[in-house]
Amino acid sequence: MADISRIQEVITRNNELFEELADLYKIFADSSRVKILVALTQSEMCVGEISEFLSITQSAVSHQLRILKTSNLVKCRRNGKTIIYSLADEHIKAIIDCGMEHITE
Amino acid sequence: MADISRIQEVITRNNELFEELADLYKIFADSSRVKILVALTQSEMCVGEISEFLSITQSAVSHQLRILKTSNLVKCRRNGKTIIYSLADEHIKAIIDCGMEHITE
DNA sequence: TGAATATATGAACAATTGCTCATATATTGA
DNA sequence: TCAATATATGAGCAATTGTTCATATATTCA
Repeated sequence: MADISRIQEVITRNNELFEELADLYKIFADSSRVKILVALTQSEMCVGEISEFLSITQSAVSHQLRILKTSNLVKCRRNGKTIIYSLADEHIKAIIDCGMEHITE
Repeated sequence: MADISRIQEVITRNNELFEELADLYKIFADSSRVKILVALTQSEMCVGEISEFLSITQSAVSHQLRILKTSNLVKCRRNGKTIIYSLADEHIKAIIDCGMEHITE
């Protein structure tokens, strides 16, 4: 039997950390964003290319990319008229793989 | 330069898998549920104990536990008047650790 | 059996969210 | 400079969600 009140205290003390953790998962909690992130694990892509394989408008993709950029999951660079998006760091693939492992167990 | 259209095809073909993946993350995308899951990585607990350290009612905890149970993330057993919840499998801790690593990088 | 305790459930509501539509901004090339 | 192309942004809306309140169900013990 573990010391429940000690566990409760740890959770309470690190409250903000878990809020932040939930916020991170919130970003992965939408299938459009997941598909964008999965695609970007394979290659960088411009908005139009992403728009193509998701059945949503260019505007919707832009909105989602903004969310991903604001939370530092993707970065982008301009190349002429197009803007090319790529993953911001390596953790993202790890998080996806981790969830995938649970699904396909 | 990677073959974008091949990537797009893979995403489209496995569409349902990514919907399922997003649904998994949806469960982690709420701070109450995250705190419950984190607490349960340390020890099994009854509803009242969980209610104690989250600043939400017993009813809200029950509702969240039902979501966690329906998605097979927790299991429970009755012990007299109380019902004791625990994690359903080991993947859950892995998923939390994975997200945590990103936060605390 | 009936009161007390623990948990679950349903309705209702406010808040959040992801999309579309219309439009703005930025870049290129004629 | 102006049309064409690519992307971003803001308003508005329907759908989803997490909570509370009231109440139902289940178990124990006197």
